[in-house]
Amino acid sequence: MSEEYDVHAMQERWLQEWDRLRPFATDDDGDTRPRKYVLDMFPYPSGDLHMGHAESYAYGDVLARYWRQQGFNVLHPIGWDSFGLPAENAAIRRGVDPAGWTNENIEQHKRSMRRYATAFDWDRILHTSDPGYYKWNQWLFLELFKAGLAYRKPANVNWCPNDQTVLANEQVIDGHCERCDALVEKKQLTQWFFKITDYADRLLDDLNQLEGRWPEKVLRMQRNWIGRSEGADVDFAIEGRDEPVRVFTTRPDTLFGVTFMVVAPDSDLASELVAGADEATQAAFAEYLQRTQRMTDIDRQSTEREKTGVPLGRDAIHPFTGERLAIWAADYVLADYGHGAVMAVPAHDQRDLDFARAFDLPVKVVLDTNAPVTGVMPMIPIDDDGNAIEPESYEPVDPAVTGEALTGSGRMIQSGPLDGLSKQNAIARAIAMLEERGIGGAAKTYRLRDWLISRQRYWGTPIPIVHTADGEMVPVPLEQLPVTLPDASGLDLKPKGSSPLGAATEWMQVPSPIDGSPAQRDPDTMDTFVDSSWYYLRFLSPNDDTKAFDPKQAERWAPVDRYVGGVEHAILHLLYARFITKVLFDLGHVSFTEPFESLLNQGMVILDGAKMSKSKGNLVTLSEELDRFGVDAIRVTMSFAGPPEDDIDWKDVSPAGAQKFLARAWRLSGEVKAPKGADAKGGDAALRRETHRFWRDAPGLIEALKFNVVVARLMELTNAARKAVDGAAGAADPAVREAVEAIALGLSLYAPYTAEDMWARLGHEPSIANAGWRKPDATLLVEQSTTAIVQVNGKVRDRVEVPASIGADELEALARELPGVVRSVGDGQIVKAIVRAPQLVNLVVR
RNA sequence: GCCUCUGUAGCUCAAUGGAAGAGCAGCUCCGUCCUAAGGAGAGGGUUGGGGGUUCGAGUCCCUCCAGGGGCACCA
Repeated sequence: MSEEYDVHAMQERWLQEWDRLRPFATDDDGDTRPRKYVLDMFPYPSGDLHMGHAESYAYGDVLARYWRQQGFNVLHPIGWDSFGLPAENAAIRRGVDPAGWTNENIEQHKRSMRRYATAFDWDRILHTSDPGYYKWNQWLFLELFKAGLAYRKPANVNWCPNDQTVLANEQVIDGHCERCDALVEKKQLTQWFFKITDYADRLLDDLNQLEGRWPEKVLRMQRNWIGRSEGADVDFAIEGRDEPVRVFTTRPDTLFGVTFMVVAPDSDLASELVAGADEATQAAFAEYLQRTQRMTDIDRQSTEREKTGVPLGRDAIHPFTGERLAIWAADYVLADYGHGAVMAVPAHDQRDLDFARAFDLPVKVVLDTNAPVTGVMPMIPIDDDGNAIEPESYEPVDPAVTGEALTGSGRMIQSGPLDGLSKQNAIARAIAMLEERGIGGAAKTYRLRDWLISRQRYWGTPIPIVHTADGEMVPVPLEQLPVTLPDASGLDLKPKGSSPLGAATEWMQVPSPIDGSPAQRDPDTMDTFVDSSWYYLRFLSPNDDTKAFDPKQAERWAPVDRYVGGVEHAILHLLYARFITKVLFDLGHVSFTEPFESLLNQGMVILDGAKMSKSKGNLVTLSEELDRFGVDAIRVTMSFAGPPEDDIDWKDVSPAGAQKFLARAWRLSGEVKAPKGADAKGGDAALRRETHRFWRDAPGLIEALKFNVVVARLMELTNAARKAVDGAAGAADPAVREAVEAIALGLSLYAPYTAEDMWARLGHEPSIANAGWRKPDATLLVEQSTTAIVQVNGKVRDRVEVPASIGADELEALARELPGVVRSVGDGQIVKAIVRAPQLVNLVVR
């Protein structure tokens, strides 16, 4: 037999066939099959596909092809997230048109994806820089604007000095720009925001619905990011000021331990409070404020740093004791969290204690953490005889001396009405007291800030707002959308701190939609994360130019059943998409509140333990691997490397091994002698059992995302089929055909070319992608007899072949007679027998 | 520092509390003028360490060790 497994020839042949057959076009409305929406995160089209894409698309494809084989109508679309900086930077560096550059890259991507045999519906592609797409992005903006969820305000924002544009909080990683790693600065600018904080509670609480279907890690990251904390607001009267100052605290129980107050130096409040102070105080404050503003967030947030601050020369009044509390400004208090001011309880908060010790401020202990706490929620600690335990009976500790704040629980002391209460009870009591007096109450606050969506760059969706001469902001009417980008050719795209669109004078001037008077466009473009926050809906009717998406189609297909992509989007994209989905729900456009039912985060492809990067020179180039081993071997290698969420070290895997396996499987398809449709009954029983075990187990394994285990099972089945062909059964045994067809159908998820070719060699019509998986024959799966193991004191001493239906008593009697058992029991007494028929007997001997 | 997840053969992973297994790699043999493809076979384990619960622990509990991830002046 001179036949050779030539994957490249197969690729040539079947790629053309598939172009003709279009096996992955999604069927139309009349289709009554159950539906699945499998979505891969759409890529940014810069350069060609790389190893990471290959991994991610291999997994998405396994799922899409699996559901198709299970008889589902599968929607598996692809598009491009094609706005953003790389196109703009290429334009600046090489003078090319961003649109042309982007389109060329998209074409390259498309060719590569087709070659990679991804099962996408090629009639549904989209890209976000297409006016037909961003028109609806503008519609979305206006929906939020009209709902009061999009607004403009001056704010102290993150500024990337390299990209010369603002960044959302989510795009700042450890104080650096997520894109270019430059140190992020703070700048006071007027910007557009989406009011995501209005949705903080829902974004947090709805994560519970996703439990078990999203990776635990992502849920945790989102919870951290939203960062809800519950406590109380407290108003402190200020000497010589009408308005009180409100603070947020998670520890209202320690209210009587407040010994001073701290406000953020960069808050308006600080400047106002210091205004009446003497000259020296004002000068010191001014100097301190300047120092704070020069600092980056990363310096400011370092926990290692010594505490710094200046007094403001003003006092607050303790609402319950009437004590005077000095007010300080210190940079460990942040202007944009809570109310930008804290009540300092140095005895029970480490940060406050560090500050108090640095400036020799008083420390007052109000919660005795040494007090023994007995029973459930004790009001007063008691000893075994029911007598109250006096404070003298245990050692007092002074945080001012030890430098360690007392953060544990215990019972309240020196706290007037709270004395004797446990921490939990004191929190509740303190909140009640605040409410009675009308000076505060229970409150929540969040780490999440509003989403800054305007960008001072060219290659993005123009914000569809017109500014009239008298400063009004008017939405561009729907029928005038899209507001298309002006031609880039006349514009200087170099980052300079203001949007390049501002220089497109003709484009900027528009008549006001209200009265036609001269007005100006908004020169900013949108964060590209707006584009990707709803694209999953656009796929449902990508070519509809009358609406963003069709609610009927959304009803049919959405939400996405399985979303596949990298964990780097754990917060940004996924949080924004969840937010926008909830907004669309509230506005009546969709009937669900979560966009992605379940999420698969694939790991990274690394090399020798390190992230691959061009600069490190440890790059594995996808196209070279594909040329060497073929598409199928690379896809199998990716799938077989381990669980999809783990990283793949290319050093540890063997595309050559995958290729060998595929060749072995493929050769079998040429050796099968039994005719197509032959009844496998009466064929080799052992092989048939193996085949039907595969059909029994494979669906559960795929749905549990254990793609690698399924590949291992296909390898086993291939080995079993080979044995049968070479052994007693022979190539003419119909069980061999049954097994080889199972291998081909199993491989159709992983190795589309090889599987299609095997299918043809087995005499079937293309495409195997729609051939359908088989059901296991239950009668082949039940074992007639089984080997029971017999243990003595938990150690295996003998084994015996028994009918699968054997009863417990019979098995025990049999077990007691076995020679290995008799020998091992010896003179001992059998005191107990544990019988799990038909597999096991354990005799306990003393 | 705090919170989490994971430690099973050289590698990647399996094993409703009931016999520690598979695939790959490696090794030996067959085959071949040579090389490779191909075929056959055997080996490989303190389930990270220690303690506990149990008739029985890779699996449950405690503790230590190692690695990964997240958070880290958020009041």
